[in-house]
Order: sequence, then C-alpha cells, then structure tokens
Amino acid sequence: MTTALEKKQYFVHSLLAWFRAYQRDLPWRRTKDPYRIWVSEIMLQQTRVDTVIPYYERFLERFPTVEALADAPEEEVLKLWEGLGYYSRARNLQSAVREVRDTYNGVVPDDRQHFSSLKGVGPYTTGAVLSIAYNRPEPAVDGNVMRVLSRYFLIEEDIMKGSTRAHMEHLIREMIPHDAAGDFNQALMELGALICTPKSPQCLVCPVMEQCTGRLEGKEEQLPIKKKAKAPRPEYRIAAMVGSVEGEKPFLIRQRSGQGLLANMWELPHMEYGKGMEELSEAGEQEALARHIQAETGLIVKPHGFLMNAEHTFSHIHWNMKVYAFEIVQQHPLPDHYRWIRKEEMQHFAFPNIFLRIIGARQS
DNA sequence: GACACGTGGCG
DNA sequence: TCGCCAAGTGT
Repeated sequence: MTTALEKKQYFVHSLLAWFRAYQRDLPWRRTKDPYRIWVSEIMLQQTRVDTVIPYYERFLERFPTVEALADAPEEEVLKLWEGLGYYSRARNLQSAVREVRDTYNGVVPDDRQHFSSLKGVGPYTTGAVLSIAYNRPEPAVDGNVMRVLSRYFLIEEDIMKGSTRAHMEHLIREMIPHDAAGDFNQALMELGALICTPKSPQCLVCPVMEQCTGRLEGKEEQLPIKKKAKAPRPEYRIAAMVGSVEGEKPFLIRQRSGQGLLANMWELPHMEYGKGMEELSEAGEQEALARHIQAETGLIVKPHGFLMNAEHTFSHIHWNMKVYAFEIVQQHPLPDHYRWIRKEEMQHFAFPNIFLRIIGARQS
C-alpha cells in the first residue's frame, strides 16, 4: 500500500533524476538570463521546439538585451517574428520589455505580482520564467503538465476548465522542490514532450510508470479529457497581384490594421466575396476587385487574368483565396498603408504565410 | 467561459 | 488526406 504522500515523493524524485539524465540540450537551457528565458517562453507558446529554435537564435542575436528590444522599431520585431504566428506575442513582448526598462530599471521582476502584470505574461509564463530564471517555487502549468498530471493522478476533469488548472497548480505547489523549482517544472514539460506524449505515450520507458494511475487503469490514451475544438469557418476571398508578375517590377501591397488578425502585417490587396465559390463569375470577381482597389487607392486597374488559388487555415478561419493579376491603367498617389515594392524589398515588410507562398510562387 | 489569435508536423 | 495538436494570453 502506497500513501498519497509517497506517490508524490516518488514522482518528484524519479522525475528529477530522469530529467537530469535525459533532458535535451536546448539554446535557452544554456542561460539563466531572465530576459532570454522569457523570450523563449513567449515563442514556445503553442509552438513546437524545433520551430522556435532558429527564431530564438536570430531574435536574440538582433535583440540580445531588454534595452535592445525596447529600443527597436516595431516593424523590425514583427519581421523577425514573421512565420512564427500569433503575432500579438511579438508586440506584447516589446511592450512588456519597454515597461521593464522604464519601470523596473531594466531588470526583469522576480516576483509573481510584478512580472505577471506585464503584457503577454499569463499564469503559465509567470511560473515558467520565475522558476527557471529565479528558482521561485511557482507552478508553470501548460498542456504538457496537464497531460502528465491527469494521467499520473488519474484526473478526469476537462482541462479546458479553469478549475482544473487550479487543481493542477495546487498539486504542483505541494510537490515542487524549493531547491529545484525550475528543474521540476521543466522536467514535467520535458516528460510530456518526450515520453508522456498525446498519442502513443512511451510508458515502458517512463520514469514514473510504476505509480501512474492512468497507466495502471489502462486509461492513459483517454487522458487528458478535453472537449473537441470547433472546425475553422470557411471564408472566400479574392486577391489582386497589381503590377508585375515578374521579379523585377513593383507590385502593390498594403498593411493590415493594428488590431485583430495578422495585425500590422503586409499583404496583397484582397476582399471577402460571399459564402461560396460560385457567388460571382470570374469576370465579376475581377470587376469587384478593380472597384475595391480604385476605392481604396484611386488607382485604375484592368484585369489581366487568373493567377492561382490559395488556401490557408488559421486557428479559427479557413481562407479560400483566388488570386487575379491586374495591369495599371492610371497611376494615383498611394494612401499611407499602401506601397509599391519589388520582391527584393520584401525583407523590409512582414508578411503572413499565405502571402509569402503566393508571392514566392510567382517568382521562379 | 468562449472565442480570437498562426503555423507546421505528424499518424 | 486531414484532424489534432504544441512550453497560452487577451478580451
């Protein structure tokens, strides 16, 4: 018979020993700089380690300190974030770093109250940075931790509910070693990433298999309990390649608003055009786009044929996009958020993935 | 609590 | 192929 206390002690010690033997050598594990830990945690939100690594290296080469990031132009930060997704993370991070510079004398706060008040810093990031950089005994409950704990302790609560997170945080506070808080939190996540994976967990090599109730009950594949996400809603859009379809000549781009989806990023001019692919004829679509462009820019353009279809799935929206080419009939001075650029100049503008693909596909 | 908010990898 | 999902936060 094992007591609840023994089950927790076994978990802590087995997990820590395993982590110290098998943890991956990751760039942000080679530093204790709170700023660098912080950057890594923001990039890692909803994003895979392998995706983050090159972004992390480039970002810290360009912005090695709180001051460097605080002083940078926002466009440059966004450009270095291009392709990583969830772009408000970049803006919030820079805003938070500016607050650290202005309010905390450039020193990342080492307590929950101050650090968690910064933009983009929620309960997970608070616990992760404070424990890893400052060894504070704070829980850092992410998806990995929820999965590991729900299996080990057989917690059959919906992990989308706030009360479940509170339950997990309480468990962590009971277990977290005050002399190894960062290692413990990272060990939990590392186990979730390497062994206690969402599908086909590697229970036979798991350091805590002996006491894992989910495994002992044969329920590990059913945990954690989580409601299914809704399917992205479809949207039908028509986009314009105005100007050149070849590499050397300029084409028309515009900047999105500072709020909402893909805030402040650049794109090809485009518009939504109804609920189905058969709303308008091809000629009707080109006419609608030409009017849209003239209304927004004053440019007079003439249809030059169909270019390509493109699809892109965001978390909550699925874009079906038809791209048409246009020639300029009459020039007009552009409003501020429009530009003529050549392909080489794209390095100065941050584009979301779907437009990188469309424009890139035009090149060869 | 529910929804907005990106992207790429994997079985 | 395609649904699921990966170190979440803001509103």
